[in-house]
Amino acid sequence: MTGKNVPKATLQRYPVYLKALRKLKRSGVERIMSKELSSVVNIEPTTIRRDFSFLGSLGKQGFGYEIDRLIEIFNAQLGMDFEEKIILVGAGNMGRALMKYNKWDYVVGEIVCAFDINPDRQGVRFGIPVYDMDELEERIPSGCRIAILAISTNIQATVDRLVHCGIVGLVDFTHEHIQVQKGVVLKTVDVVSSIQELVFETNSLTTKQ
Amino acid sequence: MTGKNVPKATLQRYPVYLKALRKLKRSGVERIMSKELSSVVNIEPTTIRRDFSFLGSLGKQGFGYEIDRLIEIFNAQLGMDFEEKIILVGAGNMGRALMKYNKWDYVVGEIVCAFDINPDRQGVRFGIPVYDMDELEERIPSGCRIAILAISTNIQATVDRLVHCGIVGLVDFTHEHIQVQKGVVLKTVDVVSSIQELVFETNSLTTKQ
DNA sequence: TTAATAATGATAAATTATTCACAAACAAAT
DNA sequence: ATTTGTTTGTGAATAATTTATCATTATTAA
Repeated sequence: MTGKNVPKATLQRYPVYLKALRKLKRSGVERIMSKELSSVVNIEPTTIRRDFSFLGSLGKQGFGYEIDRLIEIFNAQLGMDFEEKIILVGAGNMGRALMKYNKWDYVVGEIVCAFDINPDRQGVRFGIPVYDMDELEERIPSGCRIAILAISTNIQATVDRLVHCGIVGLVDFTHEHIQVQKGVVLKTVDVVSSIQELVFETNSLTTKQ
Repeated sequence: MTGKNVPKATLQRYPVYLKALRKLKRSGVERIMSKELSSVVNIEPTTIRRDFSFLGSLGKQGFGYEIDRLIEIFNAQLGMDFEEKIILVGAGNMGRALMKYNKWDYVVGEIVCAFDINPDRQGVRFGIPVYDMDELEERIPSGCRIAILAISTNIQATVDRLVHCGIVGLVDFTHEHIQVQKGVVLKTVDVVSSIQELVFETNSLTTKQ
Protein backbone atom coordinates (compact mmCIF):
# COMPACT_ATOMS: atom_id res chain seq x y z
CA MET A 1 0.00 0.00 0.00
CA THR A 2 2.59 2.52 1.11
CA GLY A 3 4.78 0.48 -1.24
CA LYS A 4 7.48 2.28 -3.32
CA ASN A 5 10.83 3.06 -1.93
CA VAL A 6 10.41 6.49 -0.51
CA PRO A 7 13.82 7.99 0.33
CA LYS A 8 14.57 8.26 3.99
CA ALA A 9 15.16 11.96 3.68
CA THR A 10 11.73 12.44 2.16
CA LEU A 11 10.18 10.44 4.94
CA GLN A 12 11.54 12.81 7.53
CA ARG A 13 9.94 15.74 5.76
CA TYR A 14 6.44 14.28 5.59
CA PRO A 15 5.57 15.14 9.20
CA VAL A 16 6.82 18.67 8.57
CA TYR A 17 4.49 19.06 5.62
CA LEU A 18 1.56 17.64 7.50
CA LYS A 19 1.99 20.04 10.40
CA ALA A 20 2.36 23.02 8.09
CA LEU A 21 -0.69 22.00 6.06
CA ARG A 22 -2.81 21.70 9.20
CA LYS A 23 -1.72 25.16 10.25
CA LEU A 24 -2.60 26.53 6.82
CA LYS A 25 -5.99 24.87 6.85
CA ARG A 26 -6.78 26.34 10.26
CA SER A 27 -6.00 29.80 8.92
CA GLY A 28 -8.46 29.26 6.10
CA VAL A 29 -6.19 28.47 3.17
CA GLU A 30 -7.76 25.96 0.78
CA ARG A 31 -5.15 25.45 -1.90
CA ILE A 32 -1.45 26.08 -2.19
CA MET A 33 1.33 26.04 -4.75
CA SER A 34 4.69 24.39 -4.12
CA LYS A 35 6.35 27.79 -4.24
CA GLU A 36 4.15 29.22 -1.50
CA LEU A 37 4.49 26.15 0.66
CA SER A 38 8.22 26.43 0.19
CA SER A 39 8.34 29.74 1.99
CA VAL A 40 6.39 28.24 4.87
CA VAL A 41 8.52 25.15 5.46
CA ASN A 42 11.90 26.30 4.14
CA ILE A 43 12.16 23.48 1.63
CA GLU A 44 12.76 24.02 -2.10
CA PRO A 45 9.60 23.92 -4.25
CA THR A 46 11.09 21.27 -6.48
CA THR A 47 11.92 19.11 -3.48
CA ILE A 48 8.36 19.47 -2.26
CA ARG A 49 6.93 18.41 -5.61
CA ARG A 50 9.22 15.43 -5.76
CA ASP A 51 8.39 14.41 -2.20
CA PHE A 52 4.68 14.63 -2.97
CA SER A 53 5.01 12.71 -6.22
CA PHE A 54 5.97 9.53 -4.35
CA LEU A 55 2.40 9.43 -3.06
CA GLY A 56 0.82 9.93 -6.48
CA SER A 57 -0.10 12.89 -8.68
CA LEU A 58 -1.59 15.00 -5.96
CA GLY A 59 -1.64 18.37 -7.67
CA LYS A 60 -3.06 19.97 -10.78
CA GLN A 61 -0.93 21.82 -13.29
CA GLY A 62 -1.49 25.52 -13.28
CA PHE A 63 -3.52 25.25 -10.10
CA GLY A 64 -1.54 23.81 -7.20
CA TYR A 65 -2.60 21.40 -4.45
CA GLU A 66 -5.84 21.21 -2.54
CA ILE A 67 -4.94 21.30 1.13
CA ASP A 68 -7.78 19.03 2.26
CA ARG A 69 -6.73 16.38 -0.21
CA LEU A 70 -3.10 16.60 0.86
CA ILE A 71 -3.95 16.33 4.54
CA GLU A 72 -6.18 13.36 3.86
CA ILE A 73 -3.45 11.55 1.96
CA PHE A 74 -0.75 12.35 4.49
CA ASN A 75 -2.95 11.20 7.33
CA ALA A 76 -3.50 7.91 5.55
CA GLN A 77 0.17 7.49 4.73
CA LEU A 78 1.53 8.51 8.10
CA GLY A 79 -0.38 6.19 10.33
CA MET A 80 -3.92 7.28 10.90
CA ASP A 81 -5.31 4.30 9.06
CA PHE A 82 -3.07 1.80 10.80
CA GLU A 83 -4.60 2.34 14.21
CA GLU A 84 -1.32 1.53 15.87
CA LYS A 85 -1.51 0.37 19.42
CA ILE A 86 1.37 2.06 21.18
CA ILE A 87 2.68 1.31 24.67
CA LEU A 88 4.53 3.67 26.92
CA VAL A 89 7.34 2.29 29.04
CA GLY A 90 8.14 4.55 31.97
CA ALA A 91 5.62 6.86 33.64
CA GLY A 92 8.00 9.32 35.26
CA ASN A 93 8.28 12.99 34.39
CA MET A 94 8.71 12.50 30.69
CA GLY A 95 6.23 9.65 30.52
CA ARG A 96 3.55 11.72 32.20
CA ALA A 97 4.22 14.64 29.89
CA LEU A 98 3.64 12.30 26.97
CA MET A 99 0.51 10.78 28.49
CA LYS A 100 -1.00 14.16 29.21
CA TYR A 101 -0.35 15.27 25.70
CA ASN A 102 -2.03 12.30 24.07
CA LYS A 103 -3.25 14.42 21.21
CA TRP A 104 -2.17 11.83 18.72
CA ASP A 105 -5.52 10.07 18.91
CA TYR A 106 -6.78 9.93 15.38
CA VAL A 107 -3.41 10.96 14.14
CA VAL A 108 -1.17 8.01 14.60
CA GLY A 109 -2.82 5.51 16.88
CA GLU A 110 -2.91 5.91 20.63
CA ILE A 111 -1.14 4.94 23.80
CA VAL A 112 -3.07 1.89 24.95
CA CYS A 113 -1.31 1.38 28.24
CA ALA A 114 1.85 2.17 30.15
CA PHE A 115 4.30 0.31 32.40
CA ASP A 116 6.43 1.41 35.34
CA ILE A 117 8.35 -0.27 38.15
CA ASN A 118 7.25 2.30 40.71
CA PRO A 119 3.93 1.40 42.41
CA ASP A 120 3.22 5.11 43.08
CA ARG A 121 2.96 5.64 39.37
CA GLN A 122 0.68 2.71 38.67
CA GLY A 123 -3.11 2.88 38.28
CA VAL A 124 -4.95 5.04 35.79
CA ARG A 125 -3.25 8.28 34.74
CA PHE A 126 -4.76 10.67 32.20
CA GLY A 127 -7.12 7.90 31.21
CA ILE A 128 -4.32 5.45 30.51
CA PRO A 129 -3.79 2.34 32.68
CA VAL A 130 -0.28 2.08 34.10
CA TYR A 131 0.74 -1.48 34.98
CA ASP A 132 3.74 -2.89 36.82
CA MET A 133 6.70 -3.71 34.59
CA ASP A 134 6.42 -7.33 35.73
CA GLU A 135 3.11 -7.59 33.91
CA LEU A 136 4.57 -6.50 30.57
CA GLU A 137 4.36 -9.89 28.90
CA GLU A 138 0.75 -10.51 29.88
CA ARG A 139 -0.61 -6.98 29.46
CA ILE A 140 1.02 -5.96 26.19
CA PRO A 141 -1.72 -5.68 23.55
CA SER A 142 -1.53 -8.29 20.82
CA GLY A 143 -0.17 -6.88 17.58
CA CYS A 144 1.54 -4.05 19.40
CA ARG A 145 4.61 -3.06 17.44
CA ILE A 146 5.61 0.35 18.75
CA ALA A 147 6.82 1.41 22.18
CA ILE A 148 7.80 4.75 23.63
CA LEU A 149 10.72 4.44 25.99
CA ALA A 150 10.91 6.93 28.85
CA ILE A 151 12.76 5.10 31.63
CA SER A 152 16.08 5.88 33.25
CA THR A 153 17.30 2.58 34.64
CA ASN A 154 17.72 -0.92 33.28
CA ILE A 155 17.38 0.49 29.83
CA GLN A 156 19.12 -2.04 27.60
CA ALA A 157 17.55 -5.00 29.40
CA THR A 158 14.11 -3.48 29.03
CA VAL A 159 14.64 -2.90 25.33
CA ASP A 160 15.67 -6.51 24.84
CA ARG A 161 12.55 -7.58 26.67
CA LEU A 162 10.34 -5.37 24.51
CA VAL A 163 11.86 -6.69 21.32
CA HIS A 164 11.25 -10.18 22.62
CA CYS A 165 7.57 -9.21 22.96
CA GLY A 166 7.40 -8.27 19.30
CA ILE A 167 8.19 -4.55 19.39
CA VAL A 168 9.81 -3.47 16.10
CA GLY A 169 9.74 0.30 16.50
CA LEU A 170 11.06 2.31 19.45
CA VAL A 171 10.86 6.01 20.19
CA ASP A 172 13.69 6.54 22.62
CA PHE A 173 13.51 9.37 25.16
CA THR A 174 16.36 7.89 27.12
CA HIS A 175 19.72 9.58 27.47
CA GLU A 176 21.77 6.43 27.03
CA HIS A 177 23.05 4.55 24.03
CA ILE A 178 20.82 1.65 23.04
CA GLN A 179 21.68 -1.31 20.86
CA VAL A 180 19.02 -3.03 18.77
CA GLN A 181 19.12 -5.97 16.43
CA LYS A 182 18.54 -5.56 12.71
CA GLY A 183 14.87 -5.25 11.85
CA VAL A 184 14.12 -3.06 14.85
CA VAL A 185 13.90 0.67 14.14
CA LEU A 186 15.08 3.08 16.79
CA LYS A 187 14.17 6.77 16.73
CA THR A 188 16.17 8.67 19.27
CA VAL A 189 14.64 11.85 20.65
CA ASP A 190 17.17 13.56 22.85
CA VAL A 191 17.46 17.17 24.01
CA VAL A 192 21.15 16.88 24.58
CA SER A 193 21.86 15.50 21.11
CA SER A 194 19.65 18.18 19.61
CA ILE A 195 21.47 20.90 21.46
CA GLN A 196 24.81 19.44 20.45
CA GLU A 197 23.85 19.59 16.79
CA LEU A 198 22.49 23.07 17.34
CA VAL A 199 25.67 24.33 18.97
CA PHE A 200 27.68 22.98 16.09
CA GLU A 201 25.41 24.39 13.39
CA THR A 202 24.84 27.80 14.91
CA ASN A 203 28.56 28.05 15.54
CA SER A 204 29.56 27.32 11.98
CA LEU A 205 26.93 29.88 10.96
CA THR A 206 28.35 32.64 13.10
CA THR A 207 32.00 31.79 12.48
CA LYS A 208 31.71 31.39 8.73
CA GLN A 209 30.37 34.71 7.60
CA MET B 1 37.81 26.33 15.58
CA THR B 2 35.28 23.69 14.66
CA GLY B 3 35.87 25.12 11.21
CA LYS B 4 35.84 22.75 8.20
CA ASN B 5 32.67 21.91 6.44
CA VAL B 6 31.51 18.84 8.23
CA PRO B 7 28.66 17.21 6.27
CA LYS B 8 25.27 17.50 7.86
CA ALA B 9 24.83 13.75 7.89
CA THR B 10 28.06 13.35 9.80
CA LEU B 11 26.99 15.96 12.29
CA GLN B 12 23.89 13.99 13.17
CA ARG B 13 25.99 10.95 13.95
CA TYR B 14 28.39 12.66 16.35
CA PRO B 15 26.02 12.54 19.33
CA VAL B 16 25.44 8.86 18.62
CA TYR B 17 29.15 8.15 18.75
CA LEU B 18 29.59 10.14 21.93
CA LYS B 19 26.85 8.27 23.75
CA ALA B 20 28.16 4.90 22.63
CA LEU B 21 31.71 5.80 23.63
CA ARG B 22 30.58 6.87 27.11
CA LYS B 23 28.79 3.57 27.51
CA LEU B 24 31.89 1.66 26.41
CA LYS B 25 34.08 3.61 28.79
CA ARG B 26 31.76 2.85 31.70
CA SER B 27 32.01 -0.84 30.90
CA GLY B 28 35.79 -0.62 31.10
CA VAL B 29 36.76 -0.57 27.42
CA GLU B 30 39.82 1.60 26.80
CA ARG B 31 40.36 1.37 23.07
CA ILE B 32 38.29 0.40 20.11
CA MET B 33 38.60 -0.29 16.39
CA SER B 34 36.21 1.13 13.85
CA LYS B 35 34.97 -2.38 13.08
CA GLU B 36 34.03 -3.05 16.70
CA LEU B 37 32.40 0.32 17.15
CA SER B 38 30.46 -0.37 13.97
CA SER B 39 28.68 -3.31 15.55
CA VAL B 40 27.75 -1.14 18.51
CA VAL B 41 26.27 1.80 16.63
CA ASN B 42 25.13 0.12 13.40
CA ILE B 43 27.21 2.40 11.21
CA GLU B 44 29.73 1.10 8.64
CA PRO B 45 33.36 1.13 9.82
CA THR B 46 34.44 3.19 6.87
CA THR B 47 31.75 5.77 7.55
CA ILE B 48 32.95 5.98 11.14
CA ARG B 49 36.54 6.51 10.10
CA ARG B 50 35.57 9.21 7.66
CA ASP B 51 33.33 10.93 10.21
CA PHE B 52 36.17 10.92 12.73
CA SER B 53 38.69 12.17 10.19
CA PHE B 54 36.92 15.54 9.97
CA LEU B 55 38.12 16.19 13.52
CA GLY B 56 41.72 15.20 12.85
CA SER B 57 43.75 12.00 12.83
CA LEU B 58 42.31 10.57 16.00
CA GLY B 59 43.41 6.96 15.67
CA LYS B 60 46.56 4.95 15.26
CA GLN B 61 47.04 2.50 12.40
CA GLY B 62 47.03 -1.11 13.45
CA PHE B 63 45.81 -0.12 16.89
CA GLY B 64 42.48 1.70 16.82
CA TYR B 65 41.19 4.65 18.82
CA GLU B 66 41.70 5.46 22.48
CA ILE B 67 38.26 5.99 23.95
CA ASP B 68 39.30 8.66 26.42
CA ARG B 69 40.84 10.70 23.64
CA LEU B 70 37.74 10.37 21.47
CA ILE B 71 35.41 11.38 24.26
CA GLU B 72 37.56 14.37 25.07
CA ILE B 73 37.55 15.55 21.48
CA PHE B 74 33.84 14.97 20.98
CA ASN B 75 33.08 16.82 24.18
CA ALA B 76 35.10 19.76 22.95
CA GLN B 77 33.51 19.69 19.52
CA LEU B 78 29.95 19.19 20.63
CA GLY B 79 29.57 22.04 23.00
CA MET B 80 31.20 21.38 26.36
CA ASP B 81 33.76 24.07 25.79
CA PHE B 82 31.27 26.63 24.63
CA GLU B 83 29.51 26.87 27.99
CA GLU B 84 26.26 27.67 26.28
CA LYS B 85 23.72 29.47 28.37
CA ILE B 86 20.41 27.87 27.50
CA ILE B 87 16.96 29.12 28.44
CA LEU B 88 13.85 27.05 28.80
CA VAL B 89 10.57 28.54 27.65
CA GLY B 90 7.60 26.78 29.19
CA ALA B 91 7.67 25.05 32.58
CA GLY B 92 4.72 22.70 32.14
CA ASN B 93 4.91 18.93 32.10
CA MET B 94 7.56 18.72 29.42
CA GLY B 95 9.48 21.69 30.72
CA ARG B 96 9.68 20.20 34.20
CA ALA B 97 10.79 16.86 32.81
CA LEU B 98 13.62 18.68 31.07
CA MET B 99 14.51 20.71 34.16
CA LYS B 100 14.61 17.67 36.36
CA TYR B 101 16.85 15.89 33.94
CA ASN B 102 19.41 18.65 33.71
CA LYS B 103 22.21 16.17 33.30
CA TRP B 104 23.68 18.17 30.50
CA ASP B 105 25.72 20.23 32.91
CA TYR B 106 29.28 19.86 31.77
CA VAL B 107 28.09 18.31 28.55
CA VAL B 108 26.58 21.10 26.54
CA GLY B 109 26.05 24.09 28.77
CA GLU B 110 23.18 24.39 31.17
CA ILE B 111 19.70 25.76 31.55
CA VAL B 112 20.28 29.11 33.20
CA CYS B 113 16.67 30.06 33.72
CA ALA B 114 13.14 29.35 32.55
CA PHE B 115 10.04 31.35 31.67
CA ASP B 116 6.32 30.62 31.99
CA ILE B 117 3.07 32.59 31.89
CA ASN B 118 1.56 30.63 34.76
CA PRO B 119 2.38 32.12 38.21
CA ASP B 120 2.00 28.68 39.82
CA ARG B 121 5.00 27.49 37.89
CA GLN B 122 7.20 30.46 38.71
CA GLY B 123 9.83 30.54 41.44
CA VAL B 124 12.74 28.14 41.76
CA ARG B 125 12.23 24.63 40.37
CA PHE B 126 14.93 21.97 40.44
CA GLY B 127 17.42 24.70 41.18
CA ILE B 128 16.42 26.74 38.15
CA PRO B 129 14.66 30.11 38.48
CA VAL B 130 11.41 30.32 36.57
CA TYR B 131 10.38 33.89 35.66
CA ASP B 132 7.22 35.32 34.20
CA MET B 133 7.18 35.48 30.40
CA ASP B 134 6.78 39.24 30.65
CA GLU B 135 10.26 39.45 32.09
CA LEU B 136 11.86 37.66 29.14
CA GLU B 137 13.60 40.70 27.67
CA GLU B 138 15.13 41.80 30.98
CA ARG B 139 16.02 38.39 32.39
CA ILE B 140 17.44 36.67 29.34
CA PRO B 141 21.18 36.16 29.94
CA SER B 142 23.41 38.20 27.68
CA GLY B 143 24.94 36.13 24.91
CA CYS B 144 22.23 33.53 25.19
CA ARG B 145 21.76 31.93 21.78
CA ILE B 146 19.81 28.75 22.42
CA ALA B 147 16.31 28.21 23.75
CA ILE B 148 14.28 25.11 24.48
CA LEU B 149 10.64 25.60 23.57
CA ALA B 150 8.08 23.65 25.60
CA ILE B 151 4.95 25.78 25.51
CA SER B 152 1.55 25.01 24.06
CA THR B 153 -0.02 28.40 23.34
CA ASN B 154 1.08 31.54 21.57
CA ILE B 155 3.87 29.58 20.00
CA GLN B 156 4.73 31.50 16.85
CA ALA B 157 4.56 34.86 18.61
CA THR B 158 6.86 33.60 21.35
CA VAL B 159 9.35 32.31 18.81
CA ASP B 160 9.41 35.68 17.06
CA ARG B 161 10.02 37.33 20.40
CA LEU B 162 12.88 34.96 21.21
CA VAL B 163 14.52 35.54 17.85
CA HIS B 164 14.21 39.24 18.47
CA CYS B 165 16.16 38.68 21.73
CA GLY B 166 19.03 37.12 19.81
CA ILE B 167 18.14 33.43 19.92
CA VAL B 168 19.59 31.64 16.88
CA GLY B 169 18.99 28.02 17.85
CA LEU B 170 15.71 26.47 18.98
CA VAL B 171 14.94 23.00 20.24
CA ASP B 172 11.23 22.67 19.61
CA PHE B 173 9.12 20.37 21.80
CA THR B 174 5.96 21.93 20.50
CA HIS B 175 3.43 20.05 18.41
CA GLU B 176 2.78 22.88 15.99
CA HIS B 177 4.46 24.07 12.86
CA ILE B 178 6.89 26.92 13.47
CA GLN B 179 8.30 29.35 10.93
CA VAL B 180 11.73 30.87 11.42
CA GLN B 181 13.76 33.32 9.39
CA LYS B 182 16.96 32.29 7.67
CA GLY B 183 19.90 32.16 10.05
CA VAL B 184 17.85 30.62 12.84
CA VAL B 185 18.21 26.87 13.25
CA LEU B 186 15.20 24.89 14.38
CA LYS B 187 15.49 21.34 15.71
CA THR B 188 12.10 19.77 16.07
CA VAL B 189 11.71 17.04 18.64
CA ASP B 190 8.26 15.52 18.34
CA VAL B 191 6.86 12.18 19.47
CA VAL B 192 4.13 12.24 16.89
CA SER B 193 6.50 12.92 14.02
CA SER B 194 8.81 10.20 15.30
CA ILE B 195 5.99 7.72 15.49
CA GLN B 196 4.84 8.67 12.02
CA GLU B 197 8.26 7.96 10.61
CA LEU B 198 8.37 4.76 12.60
CA VAL B 199 5.01 3.54 11.34
CA PHE B 200 6.13 4.17 7.80
CA GLU B 201 9.52 2.50 8.20
CA THR B 202 8.40 -0.54 10.16
CA ASN B 203 5.57 -1.00 7.69
CA SER B 204 7.79 -1.00 4.66
CA LEU B 205 9.98 -3.47 6.54
CA THR B 206 7.19 -5.92 7.20
CA THR B 207 5.51 -5.51 3.82
CA LYS B 208 8.67 -5.76 1.77
CA GLN B 209 10.02 -9.15 2.67
C1' DT C 1 -13.06 27.47 -29.18
C1' DT C 2 -8.74 28.86 -28.97
C1' DA C 3 -4.75 31.01 -27.13
C1' DA C 4 -2.18 32.48 -23.09
C1' DT C 5 -0.74 31.60 -18.55
C1' DA C 6 0.84 28.96 -14.87
C1' DA C 7 2.28 25.20 -12.10
C1' DT C 8 2.91 20.27 -11.95
C1' DG C 9 5.61 16.01 -12.73
C1' DA C 10 9.38 13.89 -14.99
C1' DT C 11 13.96 13.77 -16.73
C1' DA C 12 18.54 15.43 -16.56
C1' DA C 13 22.32 17.65 -14.14
C1' DA C 14 24.57 18.75 -9.96
C1' DT C 15 25.48 18.02 -5.45
C1' DT C 16 26.13 15.36 -1.37
C1' DA C 17 26.90 11.09 1.07
C1' DT C 18 28.53 6.37 1.34
C1' DT C 19 31.36 2.63 0.29
C1' DC C 20 35.39 0.51 -1.86
C1' DA C 21 40.13 -0.35 -2.08
C1' DC C 22 44.66 0.38 -0.92
C1' DA C 23 48.93 2.80 0.58
C1' DA C 24 50.96 4.38 4.79
C1' DA C 25 51.70 3.75 9.61
C1' DC C 26 51.92 1.63 13.77
C1' DA C 27 52.35 -2.48 17.01
C1' DA C 28 53.89 -6.84 18.06
C1' DA C 29 56.61 -10.72 17.30
C1' DT C 30 60.69 -12.84 15.87
C1' DA D 1 66.27 -4.63 13.38
C1' DT D 2 63.36 -6.72 10.48
C1' DT D 3 59.30 -8.81 9.32
C1' DT D 4 54.46 -9.67 9.76
C1' DG D 5 49.91 -8.53 10.75
C1' DT D 6 46.56 -5.13 11.54
C1' DT D 7 43.95 -0.89 11.09
C1' DT D 8 43.76 3.82 9.94
C1' DG D 9 42.97 7.66 6.64
C1' DT D 10 41.98 8.96 2.07
C1' DG D 11 41.60 9.23 -3.05
C1' DA D 12 38.43 7.08 -6.38
C1' DA D 13 34.02 4.96 -7.39
C1' DT D 14 29.36 4.34 -6.44
C1' DA D 15 24.95 5.51 -4.67
C1' DA D 16 21.59 8.65 -2.95
C1' DT D 17 19.56 13.06 -2.77
C1' DT D 18 18.68 17.64 -4.28
C1' DT D 19 18.19 21.10 -7.65
C1' DA D 20 17.46 22.81 -12.49
C1' DT D 21 15.16 22.46 -16.75
C1' DC D 22 11.42 21.67 -19.52
C1' DA D 23 7.45 19.33 -21.72
C1' DT D 24 2.77 18.61 -20.44
C1' DT D 25 -1.64 19.66 -18.85
C1' DA D 26 -5.09 22.14 -16.48
C1' DT D 27 -7.19 26.69 -15.92
C1' DT D 28 -8.65 31.13 -17.32
C1' DA D 29 -9.72 34.80 -20.30
C1' DA D 30 -10.66 36.47 -24.82
